[in-house]
Amino acid sequence: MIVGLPAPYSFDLSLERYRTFGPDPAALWHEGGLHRVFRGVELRLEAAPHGVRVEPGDEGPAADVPAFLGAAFDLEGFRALAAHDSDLAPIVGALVGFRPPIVSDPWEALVGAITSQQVSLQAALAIRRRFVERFGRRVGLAWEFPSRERVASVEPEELLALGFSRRKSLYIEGLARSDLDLGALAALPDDEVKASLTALPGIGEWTADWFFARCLARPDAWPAGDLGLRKAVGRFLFGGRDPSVEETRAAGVRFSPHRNLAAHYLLTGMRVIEP
DNA sequence: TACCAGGTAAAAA
DNA sequence: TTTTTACATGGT
Repeated sequence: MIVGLPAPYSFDLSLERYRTFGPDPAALWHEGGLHRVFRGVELRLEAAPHGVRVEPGDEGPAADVPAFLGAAFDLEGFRALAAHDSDLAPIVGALVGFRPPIVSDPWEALVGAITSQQVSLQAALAIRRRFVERFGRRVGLAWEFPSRERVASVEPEELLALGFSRRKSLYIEGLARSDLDLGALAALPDDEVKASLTALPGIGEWTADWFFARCLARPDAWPAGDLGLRKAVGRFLFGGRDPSVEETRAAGVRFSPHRNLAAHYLLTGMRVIEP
């Protein structure tokens, strides 16, 4: 089956992060397509006219694909805003059809964010690989991300052995064993989501902000504390000088109400656009 | 070798 | 209350 997306749409640009950062067993690039497990079934996504081809196209698992592909984003509205912004316009012009992918599963999104705290993306991915292949389940070429239930029965020492810090091992165990209904967060307003998440050990403002941006696809999320976003804002908006967190926060105001897409375009521009 | 990298919370001041 | 420090790994 084909998942249609509004034009312009670029499959290669949209899923660029899964090629650039090296093999991720839970989102595996293979021979021009992306293999990922949805509801226990491996699907292959590949470019198709006006959208993305999904095989096998059974209705159940494939129903989650539009959300993964960021179908909820108002790309048209963002492009209209960016067209009148001298800093954003060239980035959007270079990334025509980019629509950020979304990790809809809140458990996977939060564990992924904790994994990425403080360390380089390369180091985080290496640890993530070991974690997925240790506690996940192989389905075809790809791996299903380890379930919350499985991880809840793991000892923190087993996570430590995979390369997580002692602290992060406790954070992940705490999250797995907490009684917070992660699936219910999507229906709550921002302040309640943030309060629920930051009440958990190991989830601070940065992690909550990326949860808004990459999991809930909240249109105006803007992780001003993120080092990568700060460097991107430094390059594209501050002429090469890295801004402070507060300067980064202030710089995002003019992109409202599309700050999430602005952040994604800036970050992808850092990787894709030649200096 | 030492230092930095998509932070966080606990200790110290 | 604000500032400093420890943390595990991968790359340079």
